[in-house]
Amino acid sequence: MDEGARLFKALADETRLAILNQLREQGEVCACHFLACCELAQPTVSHHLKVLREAGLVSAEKRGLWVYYTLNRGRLEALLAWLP
Amino acid sequence: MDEGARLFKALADETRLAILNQLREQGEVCACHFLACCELAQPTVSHHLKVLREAGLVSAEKRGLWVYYTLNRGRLEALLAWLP
DNA sequence: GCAATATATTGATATTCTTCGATATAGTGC
DNA sequence: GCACTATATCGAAGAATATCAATATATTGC
Repeated sequence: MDEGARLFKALADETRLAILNQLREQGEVCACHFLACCELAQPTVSHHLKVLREAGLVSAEKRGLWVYYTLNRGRLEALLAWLP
Repeated sequence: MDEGARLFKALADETRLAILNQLREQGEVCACHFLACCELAQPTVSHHLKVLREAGLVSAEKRGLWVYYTLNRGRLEALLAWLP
């Protein structure tokens, strides 16, 4: 599939946009935090985080039991190039 | 639904991105042109154009039998504000 | 090793989206 | 009016997606 469409698909969801906005505001955020704020079941949040990872929009780092996510700002900027 | 998600949903399709890119390059384009270039059935193209219209990304003007589409650049710029 | 916890994966279901055939609407030219 | 053309809408089928319960995996602390 087209790379641009793939990126926009990853952004085309309220939950994922909320996750990205939290990452932009707070820098590094534990996965457990999204579970608390999104009011969705844990597998659902995990699914959305996976979509964002596979789109290259976020990075994950495991520390102990927790996984910390950060925004890939470079990838977001690359997205500007795909804007029509 | 969230306004940002709605906009990104409109962009999250290869065909619609192709349509928007043609509009950016060529300015004003007749609907019949997209039918020729997209290799999709006419109702499908019409559907995609409707999605873009409802997202405010394009404008349509009917002249005679033909409908001419133009890109709403202001709306695209507004989209930058929704980028995380 | 075992219990407890955080996250990921699997599998199923419900919803949404893309696509197209058939049909409707609107405009042109006779 | 009628035939013809361009576009839009309707309705249905198939594909893709979001969601969650159940389960698996990985890590900590005992």
